[in-house]
Amino acid sequence: MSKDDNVSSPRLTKTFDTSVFKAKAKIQDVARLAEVSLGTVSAVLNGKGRVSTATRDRVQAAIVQLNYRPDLYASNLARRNTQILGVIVSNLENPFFAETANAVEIEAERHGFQISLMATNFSPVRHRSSVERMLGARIAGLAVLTSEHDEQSRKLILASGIPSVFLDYGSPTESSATIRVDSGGGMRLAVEHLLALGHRDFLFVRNSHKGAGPPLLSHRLRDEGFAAAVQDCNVPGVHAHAIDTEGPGADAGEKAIAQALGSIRFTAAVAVTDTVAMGMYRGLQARGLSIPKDVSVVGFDNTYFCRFLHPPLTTVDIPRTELSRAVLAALLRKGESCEELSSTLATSLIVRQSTGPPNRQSKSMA
Amino acid sequence: MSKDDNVSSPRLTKTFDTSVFKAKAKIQDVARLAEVSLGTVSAVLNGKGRVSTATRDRVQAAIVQLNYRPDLYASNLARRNTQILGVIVSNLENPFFAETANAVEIEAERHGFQISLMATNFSPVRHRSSVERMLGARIAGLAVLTSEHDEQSRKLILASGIPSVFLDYGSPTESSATIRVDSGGGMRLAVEHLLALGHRDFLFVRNSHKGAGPPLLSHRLRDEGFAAAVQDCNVPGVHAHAIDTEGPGADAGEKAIAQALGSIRFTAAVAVTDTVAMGMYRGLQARGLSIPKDVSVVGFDNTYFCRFLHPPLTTVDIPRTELSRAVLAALLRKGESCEELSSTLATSLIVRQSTGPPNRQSKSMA
DNA sequence: CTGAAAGCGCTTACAG
DNA sequence: CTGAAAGCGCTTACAG
Repeated sequence: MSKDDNVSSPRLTKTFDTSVFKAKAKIQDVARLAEVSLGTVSAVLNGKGRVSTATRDRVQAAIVQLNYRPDLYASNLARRNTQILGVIVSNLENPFFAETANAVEIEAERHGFQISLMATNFSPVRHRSSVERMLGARIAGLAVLTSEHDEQSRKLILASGIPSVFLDYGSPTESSATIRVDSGGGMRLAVEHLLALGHRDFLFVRNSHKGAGPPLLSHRLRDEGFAAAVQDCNVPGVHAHAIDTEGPGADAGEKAIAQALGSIRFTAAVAVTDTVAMGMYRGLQARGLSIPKDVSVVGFDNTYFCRFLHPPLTTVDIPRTELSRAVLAALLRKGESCEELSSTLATSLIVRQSTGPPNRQSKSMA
Repeated sequence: MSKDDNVSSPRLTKTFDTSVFKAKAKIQDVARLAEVSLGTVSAVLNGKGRVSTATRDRVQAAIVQLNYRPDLYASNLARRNTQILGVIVSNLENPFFAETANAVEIEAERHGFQISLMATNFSPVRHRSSVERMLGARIAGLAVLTSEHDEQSRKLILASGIPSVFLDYGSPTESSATIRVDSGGGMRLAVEHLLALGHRDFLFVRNSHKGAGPPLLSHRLRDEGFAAAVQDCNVPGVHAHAIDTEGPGADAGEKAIAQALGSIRFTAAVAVTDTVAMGMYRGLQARGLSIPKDVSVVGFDNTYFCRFLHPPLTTVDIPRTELSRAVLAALLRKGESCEELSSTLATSLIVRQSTGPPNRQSKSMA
């Protein structure tokens, strides 16, 4: 490069005024300004190869001066891979998913990965298109942390061969791990807690989403867990009813109570999620019933708002941190097999003030 | 193309078994299988140009057979633009942001755009890096719908020249619009409602996030709106105190009540957000105080859970649908100037059961 | 430690 | 209506 080159071109001179300079600087511009080759700029950008300190400084100065930012599409195309992990959840408005997505993002950041987040809103169509978009985006790994699942989508993911992890769905394959939550165990703890308090008449409330296809997998697991716990308890005189209502969680919970009161005999109500439980609170309290005096209520998920309900909600906790760690481990996969990376997370019962001994005179009794 | 070409190569034959075929099909493969050129495949992919029905069908069949999905990075690089809108919010765990992001996504989908969503968690550092990532991703437009703001980041966005929209921050420029929410008006409605009920002693509760830098802009607007409403009301004997606590909304609200009770005289409490109000519920109810008998409570945002609290929360509504429409209009910008695309959204008061006449004997009075 | 060249998988004029 | 060619902005061997 001749010495004449350090006379800046008119174009480069303009870059000092970023408010006027619109055209994005590219790696060429940086190389020219720093008087090095493309490869060298790329090396300092990616921290690879040996570059002398002096050169590095010059390049960095040029980057700052030009306000240069590598083009995501060009670099990912050239690199043939990304540092992006895909995360698909059902519904960001549900605190459980928001909290989980957040935990995964923080965990991913620790490993130098970014997150691309999509929500299906429980729609099978959006579930499918989310998967397709993720696959087209050449993500480094994909976590499907949804309540609903789709065998077709799973096939696409497995066929792509990228590392993937499913929540409560499928079995480990060569490229895919499955993290399970011990919903059954959690339900068992809830039922045992209520039995110990003296309850014998149970209501289980589950909700479904319109247009969401088959019942949500996570809900089915909880449903079955509840039924099994009641069945196995070996306590005489136990009765349980299940009710299924449609709509967003809280609305469904309220509706379920309206339906159940007067027709079903219960002193304890178990909800499939905290949000459903919140709606049940409303249904009960709007009718002058007291929790836990008239009805004990148990939720599921231990979302942040449980502590702030009145009374604070007894619920089953899903360990967020362990979950996000397990997801990252499965996606980043350092040597272990998917078999080894699959696991079942233990749940625990958080007892707060929404559960207490039954009141046989309760107005809730049919 | 010679007729011999319809003898599939061994590679193409394997593609029938997607569970074994790992290498991603590329546009070349589709062209070869359909016996057309690259350009033709691209044309049917993007719905551009005229392609005969027969050819189109052949191409489509090949796409299905090969399970072909265009590479996002290659196509965006070649296209020189994306169909992706960036959305930055503060915190997905806050229902207001989750609901807003959702509304924007649905609106964007209607216009054929996808959303890339990032959360700052109120951290100035993450705010900045989110902006940089978005800019590197060549998004078609950027919506900054955060509570916190950063002048440096705004400069970067303006310098990039991409269409952008800010919530409650800055003034319209050539490339950037500003959507405002009439927080002051909402606060005025809340105060007038409480005054009409007979309240004279007010508490205002605001929260801040640790490590979040300066007070959140939206909170300041609400704060000032409250102060102005009280100041301007022309009712004698009105007193108002403001309290600022740190932490996530609900925790902060609970803490604020603990601090205020016994030291501040109030019969009505106004929260900067619904989440803070939820914490105040807990603070009051845990101490045996009744809402609204002892204290009336008003929230802000009208998030979905307000209806399910006990009692249902009176709150200020921010029109989500109008907000998401305004955001999309500003980003997609069909001819209008940013000046025209900037607006102030009216708020309204949703009166529920958390507000009522004051009780002069209340235990909440210091 | 540095530079020139090939290639990532598409899209888009352009010429037919 | 279709094909061949250039180019998007990077990264990565490769040769020096």
